Amino acid sequence: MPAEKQPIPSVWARPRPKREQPSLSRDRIVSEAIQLLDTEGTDALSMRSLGARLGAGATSLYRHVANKDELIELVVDEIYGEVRVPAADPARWRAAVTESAHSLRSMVLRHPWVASVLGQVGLAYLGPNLMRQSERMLALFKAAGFAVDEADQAMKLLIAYVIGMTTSEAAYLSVLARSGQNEQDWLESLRPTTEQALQDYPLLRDGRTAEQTRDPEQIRAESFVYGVERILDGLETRLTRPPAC
Amino acid sequence: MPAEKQPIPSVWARPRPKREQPSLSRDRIVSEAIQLLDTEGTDALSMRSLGARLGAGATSLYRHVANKDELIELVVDEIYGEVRVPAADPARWRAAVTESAHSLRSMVLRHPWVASVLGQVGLAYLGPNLMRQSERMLALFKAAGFAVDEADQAMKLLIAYVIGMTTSEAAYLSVLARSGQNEQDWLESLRPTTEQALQDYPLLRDGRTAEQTRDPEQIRAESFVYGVERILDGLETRLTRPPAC
DNA sequence: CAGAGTAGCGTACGCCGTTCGCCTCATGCG
DNA sequence: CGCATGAGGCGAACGGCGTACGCTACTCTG
Repeated sequence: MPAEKQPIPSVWARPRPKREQPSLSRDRIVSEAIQLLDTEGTDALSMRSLGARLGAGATSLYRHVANKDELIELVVDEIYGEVRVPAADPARWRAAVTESAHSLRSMVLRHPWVASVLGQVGLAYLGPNLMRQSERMLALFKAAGFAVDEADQAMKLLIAYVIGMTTSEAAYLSVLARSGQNEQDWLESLRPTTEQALQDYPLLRDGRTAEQTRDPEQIRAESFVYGVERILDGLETRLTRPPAC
Repeated sequence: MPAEKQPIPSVWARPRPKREQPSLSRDRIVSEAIQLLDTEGTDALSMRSLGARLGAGATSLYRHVANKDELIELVVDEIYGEVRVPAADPARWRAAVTESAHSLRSMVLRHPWVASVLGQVGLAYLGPNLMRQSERMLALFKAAGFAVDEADQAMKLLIAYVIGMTTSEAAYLSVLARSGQNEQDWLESLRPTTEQALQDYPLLRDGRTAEQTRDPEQIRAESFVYGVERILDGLETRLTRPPAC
């Protein structure tokens, strides 16, 4: 609760009810930013609103963070730390990679605003969490039997897929959320538009109508695992056949 | 050349040197926006600057476009039209898919700002170009022998990978471009920072130092095709083995 | 030639990120 | 014990943003 503005109210009343909170710090700023993004979405994150939430002025944040872009970089790296990558184990590398993929996916879906924020900073290239997770994931592929170079390419493949798939999912869910409606109702209300748009594209249309009766979230989850499986299959051929060429 | 502002200069001078350009239109707006983005980057696109380029006021644009988000949707769909997807041909589906993937990649690299803009609109879900290309790509997978549902999943897999990989590439290149330096020099100037960041991560470090002497663009291209190949391999196992399960 | 409709524009509003100079206060040193 | 120092915090202000609104001026219809 920041002091309400009154025109000089009894000047002698102790002028320092500060330190209610542990004051500002980079960590507090970053985690409050994440909470703000989670609850109110991308547009709601402004230096002013964030400052207000912390019981501080907007400009105070600049003592701990160079600018908004840097703040976002920190935020991205922070949530990247939520991903769980299992320890390397040659016997079950497929399971371990699958687990990582799912963990990354649910992280993105937990924080759907990353989709809109990732383009501004790329991945936070040198953030400690990102590096730690990359190292662990690289270890997974090395344990599976890939040489360093190829393990690196395999990891890039997997991450690109998961990020590509889930950010698109997250963007879709963000639009849905902004509509304020149930997914079922929302799709229903768009039905005429989509049907008209689809009418010249029989293949697309068939695909949609086939899906029509099923739970959309389940379809998304299945599509996701389908992709992961195919990638793992594709990688596996490189391990079983001798990796020449 | 919009008329310069002078305080009432001979009011009788013909007050309508308009129509130098074919006036405003949605198409002209969209294509000028793309050109602006290509030459000056994401931040340079404002309704005012775009209007100025078209010899018009900022608010005039709103006669043709509901708001900036809609403009961006149109822009994204427009550049999506640049992608080339070959006609379906069962005999060479791998080649056709590979071609599409490369075409999509070079489109993104030609317009690196899509990375920062995609998060705001998702993919322009119902844009005509996006639908047309999706239909064509779906046909590719159907021709390869996939059922509609699976063809849809296969397409999502490929697109998610290509988009994920190339937008990250594009974001990297944007940062590089903003630095104003040669890639070689830029990396060199960041060397101390990256080396310190990498020191606790031996696997990552080994990967980087191995790459150090090679042309970065070539590495990126190779990583990209590696991923495409693995995805195609993974998909192929579903065609050769009977697609049970 | 009257009327209606539309493209274009100037102004203004509220919000944004960020800079600057000031104030306050805890700290360490003589 | 007293004081200088430096850092954290803040209010005001700047320039720029997207966009709502109401006016003008043109073109086209009947």
